[in-house]
Amino acid sequence: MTLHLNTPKPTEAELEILQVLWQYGPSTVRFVHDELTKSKEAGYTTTLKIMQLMTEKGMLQADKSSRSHIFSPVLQEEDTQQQLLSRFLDTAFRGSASKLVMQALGNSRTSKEELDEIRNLLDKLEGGTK
Amino acid sequence: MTLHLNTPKPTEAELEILQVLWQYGPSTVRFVHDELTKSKEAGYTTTLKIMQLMTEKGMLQADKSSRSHIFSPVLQEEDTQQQLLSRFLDTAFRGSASKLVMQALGNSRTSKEELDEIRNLLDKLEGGTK
DNA sequence: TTCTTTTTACGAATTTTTTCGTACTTATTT
DNA sequence: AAATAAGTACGAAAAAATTCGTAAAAAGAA
Repeated sequence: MTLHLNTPKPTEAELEILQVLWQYGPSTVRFVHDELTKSKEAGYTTTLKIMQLMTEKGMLQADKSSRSHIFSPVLQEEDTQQQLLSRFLDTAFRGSASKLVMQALGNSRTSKEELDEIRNLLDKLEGGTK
Repeated sequence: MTLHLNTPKPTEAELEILQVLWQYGPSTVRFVHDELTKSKEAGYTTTLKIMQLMTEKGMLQADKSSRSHIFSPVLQEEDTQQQLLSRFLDTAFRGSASKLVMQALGNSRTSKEELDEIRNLLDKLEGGTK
């Protein structure tokens, strides 16, 4: 059972930061910033500021024991993805999960292994008609 | 083949309006606004303004021949969804379509018919290994 | 120690998105 | 026709999100 008191609505910039943290684990501003600037321009203090705001909002947790603070996400990637997905499903696909799935599969080259994994899930879902 | 000169990045508010237009077809501001206010507060001129801005941006087309202008989306729902989806896939699921699909299916009750439809698509995808 | 680099703190400017008041125009009702 | 209602145009305020300059503190190098 997960807590739901606050609906975490990370902004675009916040999400980019979360991605780095989820992918590489707890990191300093420096590390996150260097990752981000591999794909886009950004000032160091901009990244810093956003991460500080995220901490205020409770999205990140900061370990300030050493000089370079180390930030980690408070929520797991999957939890946040679930939130985002459910919102996205409503706003972009008017709630139709199957439409979303069809489009996602149709327009992205997914490996045979992944397709099989999905097929397994389908089996499980249809099996337990509940 | 679709045009890609402009990446249409509808905002939250714009998307809500597009949803109404896609669902009900070309409509007046009044109609759209009444639809929107079924689920949330909003001033009439707010809706009007946003639809006018959308028209300026080229997202909507306005038929001004009668007094109450009639607005229609320039892009089809599917095209915009594709855009949004591909962006969402990257920012929220770091590009992993299968993860997104699994989460979408796992957490939304999808009907047997829809699941079968998806299964068909899987067959087609794995069939033509291309 | 002194100089340089790295980092956080703070505040403000900028940009983007959303909201809405007011004036004007056109239609409808009385 | 006069009054009322329903619509658009316009401009600006408010809110949200992003960016960044500058100062101060801490660490490291010379």
